[in-house]
Amino acid sequence: MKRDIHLTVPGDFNFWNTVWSSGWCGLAPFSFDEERRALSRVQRLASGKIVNATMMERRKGVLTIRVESREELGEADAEEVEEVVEGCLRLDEDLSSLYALLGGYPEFSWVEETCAGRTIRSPTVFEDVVKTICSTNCSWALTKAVAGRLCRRLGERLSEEHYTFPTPARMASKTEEFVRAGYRSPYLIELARRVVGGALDVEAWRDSPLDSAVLKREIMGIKGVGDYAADQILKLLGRYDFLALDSWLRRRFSQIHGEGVKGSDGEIEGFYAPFGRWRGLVLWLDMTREFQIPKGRES
DNA sequence: GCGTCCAGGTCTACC
DNA sequence: GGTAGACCTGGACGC
Repeated sequence: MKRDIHLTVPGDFNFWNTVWSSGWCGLAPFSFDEERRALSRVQRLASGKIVNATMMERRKGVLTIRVESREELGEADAEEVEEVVEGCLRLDEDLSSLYALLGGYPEFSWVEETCAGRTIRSPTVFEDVVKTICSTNCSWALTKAVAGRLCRRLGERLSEEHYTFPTPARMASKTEEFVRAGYRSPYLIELARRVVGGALDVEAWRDSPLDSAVLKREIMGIKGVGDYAADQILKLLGRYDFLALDSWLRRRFSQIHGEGVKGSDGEIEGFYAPFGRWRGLVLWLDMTREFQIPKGRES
């Protein structure tokens, strides 16, 4: 069964920039088609139906979501797909104060011109935390492999190629050998069991009233989440107070601003300090600038 | 084909 | 509080 949903998007939303702005688009159950400029995601709906939603911007301002399922989709299913897409693409995120701040920096004028700044996230904080843990101390290729394996082994099947992301309950019920995420396996299972048991409510973090530094300490209470991973999770929650410096960003910063000479974390912190609560996002935009799509090239 | 290194870090024991 | 060493995995690289 196929159904097309048409979703109106904000004027400052650049679909492919958002998809392409980080590696999250390549972690299962997300997948992308660069040639068609399409982003897909396999998702289990509240009704129990499993769908594959493929997003494309065929005309400016309107996102077409092609939803495929083995079953007939009702209005409630369609509305849920819309909500999932809006959440993943952060359509409700207000970047006006970032654009206003960067107005004082000509070298960043391209950010507003290209409607950059949004990055993909998962429908649940649980999924984002699991993927962040899987991204530590390994190559990106391995992160993709582990995410794909988690879906195939623990997720629900739509087709041979399409599986959902595992629920906390599914992950909590498995052994370390089954999860197969290396030394991270016990961390993932412990996280899932705490979530299932109600000891940890990671979904509440998106609306947490806590100060970012306080929330960061709470996030670091998860085993396998250290300084870098906590910063990265905060970014996925829409908080950019911290830089989430990893080896790739440090190397990249030295190439762009240090003429290849490695700078200290303190120097990098100082460089982006003027951008206040947006500094983590400004760092990311600065380091990924060449990957951003110039306005006018979007389809 | 095999061994080694290392990659988008974190934990723990020890000082 | 600071630091060294161990840790899964798999691709890249040298031999």
